[in-house]
Amino acid sequence: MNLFADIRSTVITCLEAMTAEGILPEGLDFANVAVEPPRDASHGDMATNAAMVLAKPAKAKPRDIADALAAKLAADPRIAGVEVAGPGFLNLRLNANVWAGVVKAALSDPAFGKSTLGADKKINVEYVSANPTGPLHVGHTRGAVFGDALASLLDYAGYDVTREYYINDGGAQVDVLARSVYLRYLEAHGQEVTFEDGTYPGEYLIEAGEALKAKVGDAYIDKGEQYWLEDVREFGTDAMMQMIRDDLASIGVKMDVFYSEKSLYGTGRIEAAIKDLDDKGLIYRGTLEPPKGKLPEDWEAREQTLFKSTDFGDDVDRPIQKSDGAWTYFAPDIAYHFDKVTRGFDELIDVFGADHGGYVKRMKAAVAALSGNSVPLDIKLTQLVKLFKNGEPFKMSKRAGTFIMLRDLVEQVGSDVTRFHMLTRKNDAPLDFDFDKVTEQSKDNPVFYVQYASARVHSVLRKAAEAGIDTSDLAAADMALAASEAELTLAAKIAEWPRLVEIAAKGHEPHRIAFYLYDLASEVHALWNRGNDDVSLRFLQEDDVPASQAKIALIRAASVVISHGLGILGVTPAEEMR
RNA sequence: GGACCGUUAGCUCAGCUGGAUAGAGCGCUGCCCUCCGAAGGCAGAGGCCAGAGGUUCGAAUCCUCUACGGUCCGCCA
Repeated sequence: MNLFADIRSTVITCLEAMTAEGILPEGLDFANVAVEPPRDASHGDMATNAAMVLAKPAKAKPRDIADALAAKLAADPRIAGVEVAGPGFLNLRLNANVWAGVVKAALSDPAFGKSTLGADKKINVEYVSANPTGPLHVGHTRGAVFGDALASLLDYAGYDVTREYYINDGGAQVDVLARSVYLRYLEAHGQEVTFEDGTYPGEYLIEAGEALKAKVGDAYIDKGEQYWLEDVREFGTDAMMQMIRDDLASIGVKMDVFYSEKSLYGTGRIEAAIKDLDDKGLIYRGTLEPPKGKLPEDWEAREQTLFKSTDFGDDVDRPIQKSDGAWTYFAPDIAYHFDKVTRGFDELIDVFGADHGGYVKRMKAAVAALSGNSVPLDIKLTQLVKLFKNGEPFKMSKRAGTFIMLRDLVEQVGSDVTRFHMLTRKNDAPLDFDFDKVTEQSKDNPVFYVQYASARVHSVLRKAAEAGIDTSDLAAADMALAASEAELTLAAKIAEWPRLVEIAAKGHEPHRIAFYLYDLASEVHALWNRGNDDVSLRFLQEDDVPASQAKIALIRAASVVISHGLGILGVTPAEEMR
């Protein structure tokens, strides 16, 4: 149940009646009529802009429409009062029993907050997609957490979600990986090796080298690349992907599909995708203009095969074949997205690091061309994570061995803290991550603050049990016994949850969930604190079981919503603090 | 030279896609906490929403230009 949507449809019904009565002209568009929580509590529980939006097309004064609409709305049993305010806003006050209904719904309806917005549409969320050449580091972590929370959010909002990882196992970097594994293999056989430029010196390959030795013995020693490269490439890629899967699992990310770039080669899939574009007249041979400004030193004009991405908003056409006829990386990317389209997804989302910002336009152009503009592609960029220790910037250096890996984060601060904190910022804003502050148990730490609210509610439930108060059917409580202004404020915040889910899902912005949870937790704490001064606001009322049950029902509803929200973020709700 | 992202309180950031007097935390100032729910609570000060134009009943939000910061810029993956 979405209270705001319910009231909005009531407003629309009233407007339609006004049209029928001739108060409003025929054919008005009500799409922009909104029912929202007011910014200022003194403006009541909800506000609608209907009169102002419609004044111009209806050629009427906002006040006149507002007065007529107010009279109709006042007849609704849920609405306790209607006022015309400001330039023509209608402020609505709701009956207390409406809030009681919200609390009961949150307690008894497991789908409270879930939405049908997605209408079961198939949506593909591609994220992480790190090269299979090593373990995941901090930068990947943000993309992993963001993409995963976004996928969960869309699932909650009624989409049929597929979580997908694209394995870049088709390019030169996996050859580099193979040679590096080979060196570790020689090392495992007791040879002295040196890691020159163009190889990966990371120690994480030692294990792979030993595993290779265990598998093939000395078969590859003193042999040329042609004997072992292909096999070691596959062996190394598999080992790295296993490592990456373990990393992802440690932070609660589980993909539905791992899609191999290599599987596109030699199978005609790239050719098929390019042919689709060619059939649409979007492929041609040509020469690109040199880039403006600083000219690369070895620049020279060359004819190559180009995709006419400028037809779809890109700045220049993009090469899909090198001058020697080999595919550029862009060609398999096109084929991969073509495959997503042909698999029947209604919408696509790619989550990239900010350094890939330059590829957004060409990918969108490709998907628009391949799908005939029928499949929207949204690309979300995650900005850098700036690490701190004790407030001091922490510089990462591969050479000094201070490069922070995902597993370091999980070991030091845990999955829950990492995930929540990474979602306390918009994806396109840089994020500060302080190892010490994120684990601090204080009000200043949003992770702790939200968890503490959840724990407090469970603490009350435990105390209620000790006092012999039955809390097995809180939805049946008489909510009139928890209807003070302070208590209704919390109920109103709970009522915003379903609406917030839809806003966050529409915008592909999971951080809104984290901010909402903070606000909701804040209301829980505020109510708790008021119990210090005002005994009537305490959750456990001595010798008054029905009142206790009503008050517990209220905060229990809040904790249920916190659980739902944390679930979307992939964070385990706390039942007690330690 | 160009593209993309950003610019909101001293600091770190929200701002529900165009609504009412722009919010939160930290920091700051003041008050409260011997006990029954203080790993604190309440209140206050603090803003030309980077700047300038434009769109309209109405702009932090949309458009144009400018300034500053970040990312990126022919076959690299």
